[in-house]
Amino acid sequence: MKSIAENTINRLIVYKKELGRLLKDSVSNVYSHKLAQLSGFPSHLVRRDLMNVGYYGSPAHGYKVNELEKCISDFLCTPDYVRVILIGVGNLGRAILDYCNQQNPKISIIAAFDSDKNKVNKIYHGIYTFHIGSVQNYIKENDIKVAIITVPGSEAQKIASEIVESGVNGIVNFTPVRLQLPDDVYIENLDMMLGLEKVVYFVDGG
Amino acid sequence: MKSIAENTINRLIVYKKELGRLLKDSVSNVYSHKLAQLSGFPSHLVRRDLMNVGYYGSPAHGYKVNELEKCISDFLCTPDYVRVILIGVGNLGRAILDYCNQQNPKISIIAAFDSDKNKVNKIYHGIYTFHIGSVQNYIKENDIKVAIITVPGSEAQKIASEIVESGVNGIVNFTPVRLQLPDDVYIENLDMMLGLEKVVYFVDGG
DNA sequence: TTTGAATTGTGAAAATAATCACAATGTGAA
DNA sequence: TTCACATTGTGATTATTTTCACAATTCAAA
Repeated sequence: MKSIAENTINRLIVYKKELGRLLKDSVSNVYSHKLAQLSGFPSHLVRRDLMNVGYYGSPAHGYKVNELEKCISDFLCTPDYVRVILIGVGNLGRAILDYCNQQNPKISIIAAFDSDKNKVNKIYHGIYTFHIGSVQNYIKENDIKVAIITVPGSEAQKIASEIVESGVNGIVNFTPVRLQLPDDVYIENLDMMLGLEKVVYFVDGG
Repeated sequence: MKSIAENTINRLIVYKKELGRLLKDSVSNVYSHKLAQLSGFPSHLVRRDLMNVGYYGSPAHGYKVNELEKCISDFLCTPDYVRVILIGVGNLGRAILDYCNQQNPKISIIAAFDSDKNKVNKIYHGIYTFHIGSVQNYIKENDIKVAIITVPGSEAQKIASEIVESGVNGIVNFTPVRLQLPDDVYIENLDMMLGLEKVVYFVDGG
């Protein structure tokens, strides 16, 4: 498998989403310039990226929206169906439950976990909440590979270590803690404060 | 102002946070290797980054935690106090209100806005919620430059255009919509689904 | 059929970022 | 004082990413 830059992956995911939207609007063809405008990246970068995934358009009609969408999806090898769990059903966790399952039919949050007894056995946005104590068994029995962590920072490292031990090797980490985990675990840190600080930097400083 | 790569800024923000934590633990000195381990970046990159901000440690004692923290803060020129508003008081908006104001004393969310009359005039996590109709005036009167958008995707573009027109030039966009705005507006897109898709890619695809 | 306009695909160049390797520095022990 | 050690700071190198520039392609219209 040829190695593709992380930035390229980011952009492909954005293209894919925009293509999905075009598809919904029954747009059948799109030019690199249009895709560039929609995604916010320059058009030559769009073309370069599409080269990487191996899709070829035509100079006359640009790219076929449905084919390209399919092609990027295949490339990202979003498999038929990925099952994900969410740990920590606070405000943020519930927001994610609400949001995620309406966005991508191929990636589903299939269970939630929390330590609060008032939340356990409840259903939030269609997802059943189990007690955190059962998470390791759940991961093993259902062969879960990806988890979203939205617990308080103080608990993040402990839980992360446990789920990795049980077989998880991809984590979306919404806590402000930098998790210390084996190198083969892919961690995507989505600390919201970081995004805000960056904006403040580029607005005031730069 | 010399131009610093966005990636460097990202890392600096992470260092700053880890330094803050060390400071709390009364650690007075830190070596690049330690900072590397905490932040997850290689140590030579840490040293290179610190070169960029112009802080110099000593081979014997590494870096002084308090000085370095101060130096990075100054470099990021997080000014004395930045006032930010949040638009859209749903699950996600409330989670952010809860989370942000306890993280960085120099950046505060000072007001929230929503169109739902049941939320207007309420206080969530200490922040007063105004009706969305008043947001343009509020921005002008209080000279707001940065906003967090957590409204439904369908409303995002309209609101973004309005607030930019009123003077905002930095946006943290939590909606899945790619906002079309003038080039001088800095936009940080934090689409949560994107993070999840990325993890799925790197876990399953390789 | 030929021309013209728009767009793609891509080699090559430029710009940017990350890594390496090591001299310089300071410290503590002998 | 001298030596050994660990660490910093940085020039040089390597690798990666982005941009440029233009030939090749396709179609519609004359």
